[in-house]
Amino acid sequence: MGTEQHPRASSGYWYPEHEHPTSVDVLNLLRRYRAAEAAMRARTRSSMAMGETDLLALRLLLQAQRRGEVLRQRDLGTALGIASPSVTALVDRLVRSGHVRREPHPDDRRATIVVPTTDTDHEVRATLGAMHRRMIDVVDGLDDDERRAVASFFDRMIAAVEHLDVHEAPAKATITAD
Amino acid sequence: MGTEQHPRASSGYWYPEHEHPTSVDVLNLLRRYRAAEAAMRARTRSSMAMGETDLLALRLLLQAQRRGEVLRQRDLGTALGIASPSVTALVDRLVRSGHVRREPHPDDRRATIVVPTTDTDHEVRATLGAMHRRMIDVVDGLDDDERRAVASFFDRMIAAVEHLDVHEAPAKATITAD
DNA sequence: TTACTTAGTTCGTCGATCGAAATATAGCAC
DNA sequence: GTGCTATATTTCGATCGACGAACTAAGTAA
Repeated sequence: MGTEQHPRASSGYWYPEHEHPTSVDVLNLLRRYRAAEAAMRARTRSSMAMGETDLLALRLLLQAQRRGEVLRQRDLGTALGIASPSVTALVDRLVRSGHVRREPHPDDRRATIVVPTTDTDHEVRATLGAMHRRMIDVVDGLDDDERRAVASFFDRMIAAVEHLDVHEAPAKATITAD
Repeated sequence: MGTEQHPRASSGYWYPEHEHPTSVDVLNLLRRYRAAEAAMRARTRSSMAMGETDLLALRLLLQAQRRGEVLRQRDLGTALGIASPSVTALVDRLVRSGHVRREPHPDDRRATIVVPTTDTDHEVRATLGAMHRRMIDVVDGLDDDERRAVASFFDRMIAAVEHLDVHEAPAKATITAD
């Protein structure tokens, strides 16, 4: 696809004052990315006429299918952080809309597994495929150093957010807490 | 390996196979970051006993306050993408919980502005302050090249996600009652 | 003035979640 | 085997947060 690989691609304003982005620029971009992603999810979910959780569930099911695994309702509930009655209702909705089927678990007769229909796979690919393609293009366009920088950035941001043990560094940083 | 990275790589597994992260590694880290952030928001929201939208509204109000601006209910509704009756209910909840006050708009007597209480500012800082400091430390710890790489990565990812045109109309959840 | 628009509220409803209790199966101890 | 406990799911009843429609009050334009 003709996705531009130039460093200055895309959307918007660069860093007006300086040649390099500042820390604040980076945090703002992170915020903007988060907002863009949330907006995208809102579009998808309204285009597929379903809620956030339903869409998330569908993604989990398709991923599992791709890995040759099956998910029980219980697994869905755990992964999504919702209680089992909510899973029942969730799967009811997805069955009603034709996105999944319920099937008996091969080994455990108490359990039902949830299987996405082939139509679902097509639909999700049609809806998200182009965007995923563009995202992958972006990542593939990074050179080794950039990829390392981005990976390490995320790794440390995850730690910061999860509040695993943190080596306390001098907290100079001005508060831009939003 | 000349690339002993940074003080601590924090959370977890590095790239098992290779010296450098692959594109897939980067996308996985992005996913993990997103999940970590969502989990954090869930913790905050339960620790402050409020829903996602309420928390988002509070953030907007505090940001506006810091910029010396005031928000009308209408502004909140627009920013949050909810209808005006929902804003009324939202502000009702926040007033009841003591997080905001309603005040008459200085110029437009139809409008009410919503002002966060000082306690709210303290509470949010107490809840999120440490985490924000850790995030800022991470960004401040990047050198120029890394910062540039991360910034450009986000800039292009935003473009990839926002990319307005939606080609294939999805098959509109046809009920394939299986 | 009259007519229209905008800000916010009230009301009734809907959809998605929850906890508690019911049902069926699984697995273990004896 | 019989019993006891744990697990997977469902049903029920309640709550919470959003919505549209209809309303009041205030600004705006003819």
